[in-house]
Amino acid sequence: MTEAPRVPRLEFTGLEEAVAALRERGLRISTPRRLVLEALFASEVPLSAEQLSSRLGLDTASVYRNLETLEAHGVVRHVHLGHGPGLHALVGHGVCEYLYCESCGGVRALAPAELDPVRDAVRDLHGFEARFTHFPIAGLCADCARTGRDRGGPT
Amino acid sequence: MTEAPRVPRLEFTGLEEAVAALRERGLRISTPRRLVLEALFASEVPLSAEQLSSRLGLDTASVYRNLETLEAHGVVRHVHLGHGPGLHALVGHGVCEYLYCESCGGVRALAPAELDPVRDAVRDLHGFEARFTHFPIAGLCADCARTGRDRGGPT
DNA sequence: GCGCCTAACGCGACCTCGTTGCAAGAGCGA
DNA sequence: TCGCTCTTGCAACGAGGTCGCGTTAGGCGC
Repeated sequence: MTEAPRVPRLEFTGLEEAVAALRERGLRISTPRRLVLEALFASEVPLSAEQLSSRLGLDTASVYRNLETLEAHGVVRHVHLGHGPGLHALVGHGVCEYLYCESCGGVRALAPAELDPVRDAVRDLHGFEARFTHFPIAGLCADCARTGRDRGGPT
Repeated sequence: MTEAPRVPRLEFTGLEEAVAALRERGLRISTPRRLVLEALFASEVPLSAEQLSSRLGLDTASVYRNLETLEAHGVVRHVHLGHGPGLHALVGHGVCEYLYCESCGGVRALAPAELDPVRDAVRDLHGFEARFTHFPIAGLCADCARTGRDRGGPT
């Protein structure tokens, strides 16, 4: 892809505010773009591009391009959990870091502050600024660790 | 893939010990298999399947199947750094966890004990057993964090 | 040393996830 | 309403990895 615009992230709380703010940035609010936004606003969990395109009856390329554009404007973010497709969600509202169980595939969503001590430990030990928003912390959830279960999962 | 054999990991220190131990497990030491092992023993850094197949003149499917077999027997492990291909290395000798810089793509290899306090923090806070052997800790290395540089990298 | 059994190989097709080129279509400011 | 141009849908492509299948070659028993 060509250089994506790196612009300040939009302020928005609801669909119409987001739409208005995007319009002010010069983006056209096409039907596919609005549908993608509506689906993300309506979903409790992050969605894959394939889920969006099949549910909304849109071309996958359009969905990918819209997600890229919306992410460049700070409206959307995405995370890679294990080996599956990238998952996309609206920015904001606290929950944006994840613990990913490599055994059962389960995901635990956390507010950033809940991992601050972990970030601090990595910084203090190694001078590294850890971010768990884009790639999560992988390992074994409490259940799988307790039962000694490790299905291996996708490697 | 079908269920991979989950067997105790082999003890070995050199190529010939590894070969002998694999033979005792009933594995045949074909020329491609030996070449893959030799290349991994000779390399300071983890290698991709594509690097192995092109350097050794082997079919990629054979390389993947050998890596899978060797990993099932505890001789090889692999790690996913960012969005690139999986990278494969011999098991052992301490270095097996990674910090991956999302900005410059740099990788810092660590002995497991160097991340024990981080693992402890995650366990204490969330009852989760973090493992950074297969998926690393992502974020910004000291250089990129200090200079405020964040190229974004592959997302 | 020779044969045989079968693990392992190479090849080609296929799969998933995602990107790119391009002509046609649709926002939206004038 | 016009028309500029952003966006769309389609189709082809690309990386990374897997699978089916007929052939080759380890290595044990003799």
